[in-house]
Amino acid sequence: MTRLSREFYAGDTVEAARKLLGKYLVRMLDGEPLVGRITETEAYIGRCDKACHAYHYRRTGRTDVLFGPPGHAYIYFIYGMYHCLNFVTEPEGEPAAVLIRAVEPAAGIRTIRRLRFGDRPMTPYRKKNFMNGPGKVCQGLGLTTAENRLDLTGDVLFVCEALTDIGLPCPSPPKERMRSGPRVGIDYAEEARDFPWRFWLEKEE
DNA sequence: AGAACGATCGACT
DNA sequence: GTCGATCGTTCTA
Repeated sequence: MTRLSREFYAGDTVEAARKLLGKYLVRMLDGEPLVGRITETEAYIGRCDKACHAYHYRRTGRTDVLFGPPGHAYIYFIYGMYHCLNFVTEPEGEPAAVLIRAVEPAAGIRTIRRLRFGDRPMTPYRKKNFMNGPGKVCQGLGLTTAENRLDLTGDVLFVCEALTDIGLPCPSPPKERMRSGPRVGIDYAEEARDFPWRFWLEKEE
C-alpha cells in the first residue's frame, strides 16, 4: 500500500502542513478503514513558536514524542474532554508537528457517524459539523492517547495521496482553493499569534 | 499537594 | 455572540 514516507514528514513543517491538504488520512479500526480527506491543518514549530507545546525545546512527558523521529502521531488530551491529532515533522531533535484540524469523511462513514454521534439521529447541523474541528476528527476516527506515538509508516494510521492507494474508488474532488491565515485558539502566543500557519481548502465560488 | 490552564465543542441567548 | 463542561499536564512550593 502506498503511503506518505518518513522523508515526507522529515521536511519543513509549514510546507508539510500545506502539502497535506487534499490527502487522505486512513485510520484502521477493527479491520475497517476510516478515511477522511484532509481539509485544514496548522503548523507548530518548537524552535521559534510560542504556540507550540515544545516552544524553545521545552521537553516534558507530553512533548517527548515531538523530539523523536518524524512520521509519528502526537495525540494529546485537551479541555478535559477532547483529543487532538498531530503528525511529528522535521528531523529528530527538532520538535515540530502538523495539527489536523479538519477532514471530510471519505470512507467508513457509518462507523465514523456512530463514533461521533452514537445512536442520535443525523441532522443538517451534525452533517455540517461532522469533522470540521480537531476534537471532532479524533472522535470520528476513534483516536485517543492510546494511539499516541503511533508510527505513521505502519498499518494503523497513515496518509495516502488517493483512495485508490487503499483499493477504493477515488472521485475527483470539487474545485477548491488553498487559503492561509492565523491559527486558532492561541491568543496567548504573543507574536506567534499572527503567524499565517493555518491552511485550509475552500470551495471555489 | 494544590492551582491554573488549555492547539475544543455544543448548547443556549 | 456567550458560557459551562471536565481533567491531564505543567508549574510552583
